[in-house]
Amino acid sequence: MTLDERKKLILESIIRDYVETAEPVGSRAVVKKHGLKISAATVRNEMSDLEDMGYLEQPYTSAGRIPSQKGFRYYVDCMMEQENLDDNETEVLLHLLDDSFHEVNELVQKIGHFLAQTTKYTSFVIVPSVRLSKFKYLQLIPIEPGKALVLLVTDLGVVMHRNIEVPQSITASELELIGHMFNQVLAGKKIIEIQRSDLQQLRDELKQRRKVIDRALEAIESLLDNSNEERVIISGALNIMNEPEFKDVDKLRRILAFLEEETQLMDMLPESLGDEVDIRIGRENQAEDFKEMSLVFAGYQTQGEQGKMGLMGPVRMEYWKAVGSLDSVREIIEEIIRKRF
Amino acid sequence: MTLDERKKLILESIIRDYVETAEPVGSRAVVKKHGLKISAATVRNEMSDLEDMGYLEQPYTSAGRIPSQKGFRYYVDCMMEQENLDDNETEVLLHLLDDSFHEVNELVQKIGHFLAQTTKYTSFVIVPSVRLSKFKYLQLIPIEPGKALVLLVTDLGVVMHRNIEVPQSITASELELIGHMFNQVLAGKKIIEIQRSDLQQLRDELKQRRKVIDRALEAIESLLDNSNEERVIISGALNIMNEPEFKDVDKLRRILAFLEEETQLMDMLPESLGDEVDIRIGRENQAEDFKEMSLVFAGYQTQGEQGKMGLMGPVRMEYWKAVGSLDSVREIIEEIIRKRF
DNA sequence: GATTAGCACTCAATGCGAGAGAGTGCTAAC
DNA sequence: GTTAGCACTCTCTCGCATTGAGTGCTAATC
Repeated sequence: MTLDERKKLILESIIRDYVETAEPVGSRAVVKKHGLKISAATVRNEMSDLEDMGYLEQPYTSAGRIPSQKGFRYYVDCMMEQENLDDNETEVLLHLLDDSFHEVNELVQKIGHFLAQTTKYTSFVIVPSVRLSKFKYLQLIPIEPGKALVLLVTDLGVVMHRNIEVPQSITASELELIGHMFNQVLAGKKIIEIQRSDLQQLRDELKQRRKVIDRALEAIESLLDNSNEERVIISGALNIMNEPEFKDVDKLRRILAFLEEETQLMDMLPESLGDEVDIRIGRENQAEDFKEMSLVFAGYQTQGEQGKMGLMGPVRMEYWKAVGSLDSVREIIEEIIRKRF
Repeated sequence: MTLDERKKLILESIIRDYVETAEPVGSRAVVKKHGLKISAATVRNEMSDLEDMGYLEQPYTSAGRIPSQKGFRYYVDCMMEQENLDDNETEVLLHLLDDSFHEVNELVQKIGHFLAQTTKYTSFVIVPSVRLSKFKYLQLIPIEPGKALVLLVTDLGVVMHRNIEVPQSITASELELIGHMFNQVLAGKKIIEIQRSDLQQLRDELKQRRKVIDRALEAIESLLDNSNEERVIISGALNIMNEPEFKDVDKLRRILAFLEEETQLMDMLPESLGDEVDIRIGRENQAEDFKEMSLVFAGYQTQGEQGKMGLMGPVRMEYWKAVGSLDSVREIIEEIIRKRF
């Protein structure tokens, strides 16, 4: 269904106004705001049409109109032009990332912070799991008599470690040898591919140092389990409190509680994302507590796997800004990841 | 100033009631609740006295009384008996900590979570900086041509690491040797004592591998800088939303924003804590945004330094429970840290 | 046929006043 | 010193009238 130009203009005008003020928009306001050459009465007729079509709704008889979720959907699909980061904002982001960061996690933290700050919405960034990273390096390091450190490094430079207990009697060179054998078996495998069978093979090969091996294997298994988890970093959750639609403490609590459960957020996102920035408006979200929120999200590519990031706000959201920001940020961080890792 | 028994009884009765209901307490309610043998009129006279003394206040003429902050202070100082964790709760905590945890950070996370959950307040736990830990072990690990990992372990088992770039030509045994020399210079020193002069000494001793050394030293310096930071872990911030005094979104925002700035919280606490659980009621807190909140906090000893933990809630707080919980938890975790690290 | 001016109508929001209810403070009796 | 009784105070709630923004309809106009 396509709208004629005047209806589009009116719809856009109402959306812009409503997004800004959170108040129903009246016919006179539409005329004034855009300096239209038509009268309020004409606008009223058009608004009535738009309401019949489902793009607008009235909170109550004889109030102004507000865009329906369908109206927002039409707008973002057919009319919206995204608004990328301006030079100033880009500058800020680049400067932020210029400061030394030593891990992907730090990078992601900063990105999330930036997104939340520039858009005034709540941001999330998901660090991809290391499942698809490759095993690169393992070492058993004697720390003190009876204690050693299992150190595991992936090809993306992610370092994982865990303390284990070992017999007092074991020597540094023995530990080194054991580490060496681990390396041989596991070298170059994708983390996700490291099977229990590989670990069993090691168990068999190194019978004489059973205890150390067992402890080390336990440590590795536990590290691998952990590594399956994607990490979610949420920033600017309190921005939600600025939105008048959440001045009700109860609604607010539901949303914030929802955000605390990071898995719930992840469950709402598709497994894998394309190149487009994606939008979920209000009831399009599955989660009950999120039916009054909108979600704008995009993927970003690391070498191995896809990370995800996005912005959350009320349905009455500046989609143009959210989409543009994500698009710009994606480009910038993909560039950085390509260079640095 | 000491109160006679009957006044104490009435004050306590009002505090208990008010803490539970958040409503002003009337004279009849006091009589009923405690099945007192005196009439409401008598209680009224006593309440009037208590108000004159500053322990009670009236929201408006002819409403019931609520305890003043001074009233709470008197109560916690002179009358309160702390209420430690019961067997059930202790069980839960021990069970929670029985599950494997691999780092002090994980331990602390769980403690914070537990405190928030059992008390329904907001908890914080501060992990002491590793400044007073001793340097235990350092190794340079070749990861791939041109890249190495600087690994630093303290006596508390805290592992820090950082990637550095090294010349392509360097061999594993050279790296090992360099690491060895680092160890000799730094061995057993407290992190805080490692001076630039030590690092300079290393720089001099290892002239021929200038580049590697410089990189490694930079990495170490940056790790040490980081390690000066105390980490604050806050749990159950949303519990604040359940308190009727914060049903106003604006107040709520101020509090939550305050909590987001972790340093602000740390600034409110004394440098070092004694054995007692400490209480700050309402206006006793310096921070402007915290004048309607109370803070209950205690220190816990690790080998090296003192950690801190506490609970935050409205002035109308179950201090007996908060103090008791912290006291119990402190005992338990000090025991665990003694055993495990 | 589309547009517009005019006007009656609707409904949330605001303000006001009466009534209810909880609780006090005072007085006088015990 | 304690208590019963009672007038008084103040909040809270409800209903009702008022206000004002904004609509929908009708009839006139372009």
